[in-house]
Amino acid sequence: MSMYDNLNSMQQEAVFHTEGPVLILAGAGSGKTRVLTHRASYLIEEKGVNPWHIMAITFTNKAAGEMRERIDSLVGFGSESIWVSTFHSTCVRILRRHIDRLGYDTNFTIYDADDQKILMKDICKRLQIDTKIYKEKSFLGVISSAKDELISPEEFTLRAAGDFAKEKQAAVYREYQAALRKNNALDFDDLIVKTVELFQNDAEVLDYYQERFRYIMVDEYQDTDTAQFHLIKLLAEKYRNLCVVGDDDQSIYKFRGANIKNILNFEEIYPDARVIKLEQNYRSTQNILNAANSVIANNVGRKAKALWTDHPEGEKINFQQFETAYEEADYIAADIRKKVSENGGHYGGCAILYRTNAQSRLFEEKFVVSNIPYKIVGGINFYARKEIKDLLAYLKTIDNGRDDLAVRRIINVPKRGIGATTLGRVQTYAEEQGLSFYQALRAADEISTIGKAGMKIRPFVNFIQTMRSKVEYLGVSKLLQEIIEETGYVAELEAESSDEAQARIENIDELISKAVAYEESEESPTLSGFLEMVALVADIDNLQEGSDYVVLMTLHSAKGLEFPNVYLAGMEDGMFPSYITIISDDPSEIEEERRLCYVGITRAMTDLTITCAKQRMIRGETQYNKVSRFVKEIPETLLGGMARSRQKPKETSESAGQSFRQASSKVKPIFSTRNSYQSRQANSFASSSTDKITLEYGSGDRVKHMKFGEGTVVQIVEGGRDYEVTVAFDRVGTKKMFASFAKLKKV
DNA sequence: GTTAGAAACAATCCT
DNA sequence: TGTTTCTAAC
Repeated sequence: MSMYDNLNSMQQEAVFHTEGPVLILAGAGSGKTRVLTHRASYLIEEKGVNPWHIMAITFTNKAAGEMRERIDSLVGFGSESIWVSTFHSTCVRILRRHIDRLGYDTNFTIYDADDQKILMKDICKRLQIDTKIYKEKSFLGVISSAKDELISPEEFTLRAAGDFAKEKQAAVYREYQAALRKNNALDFDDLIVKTVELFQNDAEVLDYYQERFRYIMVDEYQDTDTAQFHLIKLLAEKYRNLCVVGDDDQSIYKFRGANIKNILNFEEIYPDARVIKLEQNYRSTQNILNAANSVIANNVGRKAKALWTDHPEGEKINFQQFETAYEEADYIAADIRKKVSENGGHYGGCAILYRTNAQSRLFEEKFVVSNIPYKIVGGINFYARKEIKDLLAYLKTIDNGRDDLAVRRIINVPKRGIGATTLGRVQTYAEEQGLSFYQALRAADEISTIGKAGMKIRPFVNFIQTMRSKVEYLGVSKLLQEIIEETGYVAELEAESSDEAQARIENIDELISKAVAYEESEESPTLSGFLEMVALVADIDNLQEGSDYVVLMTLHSAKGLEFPNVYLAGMEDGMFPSYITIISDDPSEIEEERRLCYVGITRAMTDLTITCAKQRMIRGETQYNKVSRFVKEIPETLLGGMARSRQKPKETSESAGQSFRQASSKVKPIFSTRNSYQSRQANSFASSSTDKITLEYGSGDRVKHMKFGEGTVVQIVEGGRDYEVTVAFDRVGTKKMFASFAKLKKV
């Protein structure tokens, strides 16, 4: 019996049809990852294809990681040569090798949304645009959409002729792109755009990759935008062995440029395409699937599909309406508690899904006081926190001196007494001389206008230069630690001794850990490599399967995941579908929301609870909302719990109140629940915040460190729930470090 | 040049 | 409500 016997006939067809274009329409829970991984295996084992010629492309690192793991376990030999990665890391990898052909340096930096905004602000100032009337964000939005559509600044300018507002946007776009180039930086969209540009302009490079990727598989194809479509099209042009997998009913990324036509018109672009439908769902109960089907049936213009399952009917969908959003959170917390203790379930099987990130706050507060372990996905990215960005800016400056943004960010952090006036003068000088900002700083002595401020600049420049010379032999994590030492960044925070500062310090420790982990995981770690990884991770990538905590995230983040027990919270008209789509006169916007609802329902395997509140606070104002129209699209026969909803809230908020008293008398959460600086990963377990680490060593003891070797403990200082340990190492001198991170062993 | 406190303002969703 | 920008005082 072969491994392919476990697949159903449609899945088998998808696996065995290896040559030419293939479109796999894979309904929710129909086992598409299984198909893709088996297909890779089949190509290698049965068709004798060299794994080197196979590429699988996804949207998130998490999906790529999972696929890699599953392929590895299926394929006996050579699976590591298969190129499995995301669109963005694929492009970065290609650009790091060849972008010099487009006039960029191969050590370009990648700008995140924050960086883009700062840059745009600067440009608006330069072009004397009143940002009260034209917002930076709207320019960035326009530019991003243009890039998604592969519209260059030049073409945008041509198209804008005669339209005052568009001409202004065109000017901004041109200026923005020029600034990026000057800084040797690419924004997120550029990663795709520049790769396409490279392929279009350089036949040699294109041919190399076409030869390499003879078999291409694309996951979540309904999410591709026009630029990504062209990227794939170019790559697949020579061998035409392109297999795309997607589900038009799960297309939920129009706002970031996803073009649903890519999947709907696949057969027109590839007339010889084989179309295969996967319609058997292996995930959900009959009731859940019926609910999902009846909701999505209200959309027009879908590809015909009939999702079915041979699973039993299962429980009814539990629907509850509450007076307030607080009661909603109370109920869900109590219900999770009940399910976990009664049914022997575990927290890890529960997920709360909502439309907007802001909704996580109430649940977070509730879970902290109730001692329910949880993890929030999304919101502010770890790498977007101020303290992390500051330190990364140091690394970027050391790595790429042409990144003006990074230099300007840290030139006065910590305070060096260099203010706006001086910076303005340096800037002017840089422009006059055609230098980068950093080069101008190096030449500060030559700038007549800045006078004695040059004295303040020189130490900074010296510091960066010294660090540059040390990059090679220090490595990323030690470089980072030396920056922290030399600049006194952490020391300054320690002096502040507030909860917020403490949380920032913990984040910095986390960053060091990530640097160490990077160095350990990579064969030849480099500073650029680390910065690249950092730029491309999404919050969802850190979600570990099998962990025992409740997961909270937006419906968008939940795509591709499944949970036994799902709560869809805030199902109110105005929240979901969102206010903006309700007032929009484009009916397709509601359809996209409906698809999002479909995605949400189909995440559930056995238990689905839908909740809403009659009133909730939004930005300080109380809003009154009706039950979501999507709930009304579910046949009443599938719903349970509604009749009880009038008494139930009181009852549950009381029982939840009990657990609150219990918890609060015993445990005092270390973080203020309002503290947005907290590292969510670190403190997810409310209970763990009480565990103070115990040290097996004391002052004077001999200890051993993973990297630094042996040494003697000089001093131990208590700080929060951690200890700061000073150790005199035999080889590398005296170092200060946190006990929880350093993992010192007594010898 | 730096800081804190007041005022203004905002509208999803994300790699 | 939470965050960013402006203003005034040190």
